[in-house]
Amino acid sequence: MKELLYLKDDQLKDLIEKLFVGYRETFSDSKKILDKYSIGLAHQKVIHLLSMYEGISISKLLKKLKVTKQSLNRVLKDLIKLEIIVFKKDDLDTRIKHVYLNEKGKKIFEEIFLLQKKRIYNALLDSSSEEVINFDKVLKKIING
Amino acid sequence: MKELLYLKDDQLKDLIEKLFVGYRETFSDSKKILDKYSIGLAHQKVIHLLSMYEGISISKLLKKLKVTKQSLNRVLKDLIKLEIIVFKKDDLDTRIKHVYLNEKGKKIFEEIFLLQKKRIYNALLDSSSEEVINFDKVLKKIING
DNA sequence: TTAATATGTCAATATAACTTACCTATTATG
DNA sequence: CATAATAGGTAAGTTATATTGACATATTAA
Repeated sequence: MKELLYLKDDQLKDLIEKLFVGYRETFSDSKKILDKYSIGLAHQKVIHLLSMYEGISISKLLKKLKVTKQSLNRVLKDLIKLEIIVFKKDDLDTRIKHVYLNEKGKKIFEEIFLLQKKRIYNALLDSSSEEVINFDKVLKKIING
Repeated sequence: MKELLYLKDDQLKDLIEKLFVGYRETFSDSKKILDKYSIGLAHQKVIHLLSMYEGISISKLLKKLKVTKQSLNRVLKDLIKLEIIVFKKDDLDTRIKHVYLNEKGKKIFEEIFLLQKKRIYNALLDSSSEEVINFDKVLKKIING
């Protein structure tokens, strides 16, 4: 945008609203499945991260989620009750706990993800690869800003 | 993306995580100002919409926020106590209430927005106008999907 | 030996939302 | 005109998610 003299507030406001709506819709499409297993948005996010980062440690989960460990622990306890996660101590540093989805957990994730990804999938399918690359680029810049 | 054979789940997962992080960071940058006025994220969202859609009706606010009116009313009552919003009945249909930020409200919004927009502003400034246009395009498709 | 790290837990509180139910005005429609 | 639909409000209770602060244990690093 260097070639533009200035960015108008209206455009920024509009993008901020869209970021909110895009997030909200993307994370509500799978609500029916979450209800089926009596879990919520917080659980969905943890399951999502566990599927992306298999064996992630508790502290790394906390950093990604930006919540307190008390908050994360509530969610993890629910997932243990649901019998969908397992822990494994680190071989070298036994303080560290690695968290994994077990087979049941992976199946539940797929159920959730099947609904959740549709929205993104269709949007990308309807876009050129350049548009997708640029979308990703700008989103990255927003995150790292 | 029609030219690609398929979209990989890993890419979709990554985008979903980024959408979450982008939203969260964008709506947490202004936390200090919100604390100053003892309000929260819900209030910020309402103030944001009021600044975008001056005189928006209650029902349209509800549709944009996708919350119940009980939930919205709690927020509006806080904003009334803060003395930053005013209502005006519709001239033709007096059932309809239009909501506005008053001068104090507009100033508080600007305080919030000044912090909040930095992240987006810098990201866009660091991007080409084409990248920005494509970002907006794909985000729109995600929303309307 | 001591400090730092990784994790867990108790208790209390806050925020934002929900459900269910019922209410008043006002406007639209048969 | 009678009735239905719409716009908005409210009360009570509940749930989901998160917080703060304090404290505890085990392990590793300095």
